[in-house]
Amino acid sequence: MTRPASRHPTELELEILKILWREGPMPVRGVRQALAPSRKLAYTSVMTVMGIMAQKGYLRRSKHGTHFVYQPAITKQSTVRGIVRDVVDRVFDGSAAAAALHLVETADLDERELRAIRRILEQKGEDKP
Amino acid sequence: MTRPASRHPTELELEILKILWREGPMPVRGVRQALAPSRKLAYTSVMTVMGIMAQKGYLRRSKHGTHFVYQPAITKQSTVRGIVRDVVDRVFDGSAAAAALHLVETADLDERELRAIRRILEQKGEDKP
DNA sequence: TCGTTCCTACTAATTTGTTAGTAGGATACA
DNA sequence: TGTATCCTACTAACAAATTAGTAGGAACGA
Repeated sequence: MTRPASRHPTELELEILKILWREGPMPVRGVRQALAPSRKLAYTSVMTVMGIMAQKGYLRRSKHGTHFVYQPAITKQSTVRGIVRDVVDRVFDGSAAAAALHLVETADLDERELRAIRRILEQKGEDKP
Repeated sequence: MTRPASRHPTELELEILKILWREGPMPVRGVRQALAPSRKLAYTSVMTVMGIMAQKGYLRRSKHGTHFVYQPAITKQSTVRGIVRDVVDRVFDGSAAAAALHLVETADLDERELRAIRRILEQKGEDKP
């Protein structure tokens, strides 16, 4: 009857997760600083969001002296996979092939990138002859 | 200071757009029927959403006798491109190549799909030797 | 013509997501 | 020891998103 919670981290939540994946466990202050170049938020705003993320199970936190240190409770791999699968389902009716095609057709890829993708395709082809 | 509107059609809005892209202009009743197998909504709920979509510029509507007929005002191409670009930016830091790699690595593609992607890659390679 | 049906417009309830303020405890330094 | 600083917890505000109800008009059939 009402609005369901997002199945994946929201935009700001993903920003915060990326910071913690990249730079390791950190207190709110550190996350706020890392966020600052692209997004100037009040300290309490960042704290609120990170508190919600801990509730949702995205983060774990432990007391260090006077303040909390936060760390990711979910992996980058599983998170990215979840988000991508969701888009593939919603936009490409579940066809990962259609999504991949769209990307290589639309994107402006250079030679090095094209080779990397071909290499993976070869491996995939060998897996199941 | 507050939550900004989504830059792309929301989940339900995308469902509705996909129906109209696939089946052509339609009144609310038709959209509701097409939606029904996966999502049972009150007539007024569908109407509310489609009214909002018209306000947002996603749909156009014209009076046919007593009721309105709705049609997409944005193309499938541009919509899909926008959604995909957004995910590529947010999740893969703007690298379409990383996104494509992720897809072919993660997805379970069959021989036919692999060939289709290789073919596109060949064409891409030829474009810029 | 009168009731039933169907459609629209308007209103509303409720949760999520985003941003921030206030109160109060702990800490550190002069 | 007192005062300024820093951190947390709690509260709040508000738009967006989702779902639906009510009122009222048009139309159609008996």
